[in-house]
Amino acid sequence: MKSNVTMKDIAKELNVSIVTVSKALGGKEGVGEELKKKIVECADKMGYRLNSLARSMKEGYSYNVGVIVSEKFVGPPQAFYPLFYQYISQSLGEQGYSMIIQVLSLQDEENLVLPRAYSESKIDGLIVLGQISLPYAQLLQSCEIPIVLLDFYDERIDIDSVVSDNFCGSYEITSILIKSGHRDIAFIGDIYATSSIQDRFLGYYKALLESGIKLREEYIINDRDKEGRYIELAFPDKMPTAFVCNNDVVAYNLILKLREMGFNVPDDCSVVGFDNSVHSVISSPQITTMGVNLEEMGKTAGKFIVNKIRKENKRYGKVTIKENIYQRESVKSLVKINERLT
Amino acid sequence: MKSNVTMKDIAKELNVSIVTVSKALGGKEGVGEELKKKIVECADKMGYRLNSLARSMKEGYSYNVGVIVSEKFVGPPQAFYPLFYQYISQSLGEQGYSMIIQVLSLQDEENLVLPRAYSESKIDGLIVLGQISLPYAQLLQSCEIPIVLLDFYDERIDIDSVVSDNFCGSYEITSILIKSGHRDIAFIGDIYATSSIQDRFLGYYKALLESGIKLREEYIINDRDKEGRYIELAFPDKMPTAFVCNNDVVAYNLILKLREMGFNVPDDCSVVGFDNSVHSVISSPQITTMGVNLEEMGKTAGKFIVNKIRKENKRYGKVTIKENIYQRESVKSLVKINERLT
DNA sequence: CTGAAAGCGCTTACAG
DNA sequence: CTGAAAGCGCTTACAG
Repeated sequence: MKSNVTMKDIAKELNVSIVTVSKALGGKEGVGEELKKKIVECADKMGYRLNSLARSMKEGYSYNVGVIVSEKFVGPPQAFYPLFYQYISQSLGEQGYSMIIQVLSLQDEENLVLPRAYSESKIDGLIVLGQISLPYAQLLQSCEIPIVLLDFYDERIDIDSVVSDNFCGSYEITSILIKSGHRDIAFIGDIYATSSIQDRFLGYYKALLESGIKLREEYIINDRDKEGRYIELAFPDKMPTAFVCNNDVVAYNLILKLREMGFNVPDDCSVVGFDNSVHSVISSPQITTMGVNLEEMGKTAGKFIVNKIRKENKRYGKVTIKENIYQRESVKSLVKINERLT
Repeated sequence: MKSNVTMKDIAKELNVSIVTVSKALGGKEGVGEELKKKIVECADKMGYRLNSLARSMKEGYSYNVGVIVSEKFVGPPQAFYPLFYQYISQSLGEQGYSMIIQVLSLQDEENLVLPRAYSESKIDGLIVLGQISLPYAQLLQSCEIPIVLLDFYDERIDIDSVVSDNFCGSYEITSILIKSGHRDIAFIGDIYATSSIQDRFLGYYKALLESGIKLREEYIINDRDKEGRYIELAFPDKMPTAFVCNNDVVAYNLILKLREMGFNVPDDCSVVGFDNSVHSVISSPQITTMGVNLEEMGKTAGKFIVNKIRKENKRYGKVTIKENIYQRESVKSLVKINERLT
């Protein structure tokens, strides 16, 4: 048992009723200014802390939001999911909510055991971070609790989700190359491999189209075999002046390869990547890249879930968040300064 | 208002008292086996969820632990702090606790504003992840709530803490080199720079001492100037066969440098690092390194805080956790296989 | 084994 | 403006 100061203690101290204390501390109508001030001061002096549990009992809301992440994402230090937590937390905090994080064990996911925070009614809403098995997602959906999926989406379930926009991001970074005067731009990646690589390819294509640059087949350079292993790149006869790589690892290796071949980056060729992973920072030169906008995504998910809690029928659907550009050193502008001015 | 199933509903359904339902569901003494089973089944069927808030009200415990981290650690993708969360969460989960994470804003840290989770009585204990300003730590200490510091320690305050053991880790990895037959082992790092580098140097020294290897001054190679910028390494005339680097970045660059100089790693020289950072993985060859044992540290902090909540006077002091070795490819054994057998 | 009563700390109508 | 009463959902003694 904690020996905490309660409203009762303050009421006794000041010879007023508990109701009045509650109103004063809660900023509600119906207390004289002077008395209110006295109560607030007294509470402060006595080290009073609100017992939000008691309030929650009355209201039926815990003012907590749960974030669950599958155990399969726990571990590898390259993982970026944990970076979301802090942004979600900040967003929730601003809205008066706290964040409860729970790792969903592989067994619980498999056996469809609901997260404890939920079964103990500790949370008013749930953010699911990253992919989760379809049956589990369906289980969650059947619970009468607002849910937002973060960085994950499945057509077979109809839950609001916040995802990154690969297509847009690729379009943007390719456009930057074009604006920098590049017209011979290759795309490196297996455009049949995953839907996100496909989207990145299509964003690249859109940027070309928009600038009237023809898509050349030999400028679509495959980087992996059917098993997903990276392969030697087959460069076209006429070297492009810029490469859009489907991720930073590929960009990193490309830069090494180009150097071997006698091409310097960015002086001879420009290179851009995706993901803003450590490879982009560790590379020399550092790689200009598009990366998931963690902050924007986390804060959006935080806002959505709180809004959903407040208005139970609120729907958002699948919301895409633009990626962030990280301008570094691997792109050279072919446009002369005086040309730019004209 | 949620329209949740409560014990009252179950009681009505089964024509028993709420007390009996509470006992049955709580696994307490004093209910007939048969009735108990019936109640549990009924609760299941009706989709009953415990309202832990109500329980907490009675008991005075929230069964939540807060984790706060200063905003100054939020952002850089190299940060490893977020990786702690999942381990802490797992540890707390096993003990029946949930984890509430809160980022402490720079303003709140500066203005000594207590974390909301605390001032709203949402948590029974607090884990502080990473360094926090001394005044703030003192403020927290003055609160009547159990606290554990994680990866941070300050002599001026007397709060239980869980930190990584640089000294031991360095001793261990150096010993491994020695066991592999190396005797000419250099240490690379500015031994006056930080206390953790100092500890790593001393661990290295201890391993030498233990094996009767003399510490040679020219084998302590400084790697940075007074402003902390990395400098050219001054290699000794007689090249060592192994290098203990004070971190992975240094090890990474050393390997490149050695290659330039015509030394191959690990065939001509072995190299080990510290931190298990991405540099150790990205390097070619990958670097054998000692790294913070995130899992062990997180779980230890989780256990400590719960124990402290349960027994209010429990003290641990400063607890060091051994680092983990990550054996990779940058060490060559000089011991022949048949020698090993003898 | 079963259950009526009291209480955890607060808030929300509703009276005065 | 001030406050007595009821209630949020549960648990803990204590009777029967």
